[in-house]
Amino acid sequence: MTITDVAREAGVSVATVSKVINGRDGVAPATQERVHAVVTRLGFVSSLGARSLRAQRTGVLGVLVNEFEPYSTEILKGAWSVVRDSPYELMSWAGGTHGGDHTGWERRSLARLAGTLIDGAILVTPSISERRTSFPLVAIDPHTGPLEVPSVDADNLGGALAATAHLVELGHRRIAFLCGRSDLESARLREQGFRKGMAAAGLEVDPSLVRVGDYDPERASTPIRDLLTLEDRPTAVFAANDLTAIRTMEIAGELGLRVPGDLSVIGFDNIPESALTTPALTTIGQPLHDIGAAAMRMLLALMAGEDVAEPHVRLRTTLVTRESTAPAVGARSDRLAG
Amino acid sequence: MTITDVAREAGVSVATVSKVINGRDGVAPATQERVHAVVTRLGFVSSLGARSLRAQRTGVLGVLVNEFEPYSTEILKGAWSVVRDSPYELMSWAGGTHGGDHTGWERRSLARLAGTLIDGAILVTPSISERRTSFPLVAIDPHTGPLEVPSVDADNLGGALAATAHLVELGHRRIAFLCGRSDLESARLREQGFRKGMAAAGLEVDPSLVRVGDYDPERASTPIRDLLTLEDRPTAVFAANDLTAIRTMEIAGELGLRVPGDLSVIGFDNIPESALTTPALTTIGQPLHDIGAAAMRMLLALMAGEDVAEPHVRLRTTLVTRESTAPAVGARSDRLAG
DNA sequence: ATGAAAGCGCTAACAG
DNA sequence: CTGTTAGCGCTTTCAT
Repeated sequence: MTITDVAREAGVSVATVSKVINGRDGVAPATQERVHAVVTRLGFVSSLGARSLRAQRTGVLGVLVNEFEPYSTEILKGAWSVVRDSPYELMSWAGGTHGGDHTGWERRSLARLAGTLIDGAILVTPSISERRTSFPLVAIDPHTGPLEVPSVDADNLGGALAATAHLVELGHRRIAFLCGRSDLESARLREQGFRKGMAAAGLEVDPSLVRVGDYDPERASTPIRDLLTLEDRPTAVFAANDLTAIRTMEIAGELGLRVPGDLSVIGFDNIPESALTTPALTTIGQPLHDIGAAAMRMLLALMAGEDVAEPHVRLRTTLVTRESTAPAVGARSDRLAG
Repeated sequence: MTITDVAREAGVSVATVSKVINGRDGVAPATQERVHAVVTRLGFVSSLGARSLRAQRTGVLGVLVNEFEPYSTEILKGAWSVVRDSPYELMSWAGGTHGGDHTGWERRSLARLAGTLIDGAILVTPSISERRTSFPLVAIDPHTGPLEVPSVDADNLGGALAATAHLVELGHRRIAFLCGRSDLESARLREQGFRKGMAAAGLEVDPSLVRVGDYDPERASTPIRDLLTLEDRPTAVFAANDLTAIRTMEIAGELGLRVPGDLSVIGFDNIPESALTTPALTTIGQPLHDIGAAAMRMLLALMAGEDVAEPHVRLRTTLVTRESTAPAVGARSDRLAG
């Protein structure tokens, strides 16, 4: 079912069909009718692949993610809520390489899709810098370092400070931190927030209590296990994202530690899943839906050729207190004594 | 950055570059080296649009949805969890037309993408029948009527029976049902389950308590409001999906009704959001992640040319009791009297 | 072992 | 107003 079929059926040339489909003028009303009728009858829809190759624009925007996991799909829903009221269509692409090395997935995905299939894109947690190009691009929670494209993120520093303060408030002193992906600015800021929060409370950070979890539950498993089997194990863990916080609770369970009785755990992100764990996870909430929506609004502005006045949008984070954090054992006396 | 750039840089023809990229043999090792080096240096990745036009296969599978909402993104995550360990890449496409009429979105999306961009697809809640074609296709929670493609769904009938029984158990007699999208088999089965459940309890279904919510919170608002402002309003509402159940709780709140004190509400799906409402929503859980995963496994089998032994997979549903349902006022005496 | 050339489905100049 | 023609970037015969 191609444009040629339609042309033959309607008794015109493919060029004429193309004009009718794309609403170009210079076609007799009668011919338009006839072609439209055939298009409808045959249910013809032009192939994105072919169209995109020839035409400059496709009317399709992309949300490019490393993987389809809770974080990125929340963003996707937010982006969709905005784009659905625009004339653009939306696709999402998971560019993470299979098992192997994830670095540069965004560049590969972009090379693959930009220019041909999509007219603009939102990059979710890109790990490497994109040169400013004419291709409309918005980054969400981007990499460390100077940024050349408009971006949206949450107040990672403030959120991490709040998380740390919450644990300190509960009387914890031996607090572990499970770092995120070192290539991401968010991970850097969350660690910085943790350290600042500890310093503000007059607490030293024990280097053995800081491990790298990479935001990834699988890669985080060993560091978590190491942390929880330490001779002098922490009474609280601040994991840089919910996925690794949840993994921490699982491993604690396997080791016979009760959360929050023996161990308090706090995460970051507030993905929907964090409310479903037992006990429900205390975490720092990022407005993921709003982040996706804000990024899409910026992208649409870019598409319209507008200059985005504020190229870097930062949204608020909030402490979401649930059940996975509790006063440290002997906390009250400690604090009174200290 | 095209294959021509690479060819020029490497001092060979585009044909040779193409062969090297695609691992075809008949290229001198030295030439391969040289081309690979240039490809890496320039970061060249072939354009999906162009490649798909010419080649028979792209190595990309698609999850085609009407919209990116909680239901479809849960499926997406499940599908991803399987495809990530396969050689295929994954894209997702939201085919819902903007505001207008949604019928036939799956056919349009398929026409747009199949054959060129993607090698196979999972259709999430397709509303119209697809003829069996050579194009690998798996449907999730499909339309009413005879099915020509492999499909995956949950035990909608059993789930609806359980939901109804739960409300009856709590002593409710005036139970309203908010129907789903009439074009979907799931909606038909859930209504059937409701009616069977009522009959089993010896309860009559009051026709004025059965309204159409279309699975859509916006379209459901008026029917819900009508239901809750009825002279003799129901003491419990069974909504055909969580999204409209949540909307029911919102509207109840606006009308000054307390849930579950004045009104019990039960949903269907157990999307993550249902645990986050206040009160948390009692619902029938579908294993959405597993459904997506099962569909992807079937699709991969199809891709491998295997005959799927069991072309229709049905997964279990479970009652998830949370806070939005409670005994009907005066229930105990009613039941004893009855 | 390599390259020239055809063509995938479509759009956009340009002729007629 | 309509059709012919030339590619978009790529893969694939088929010569060389």
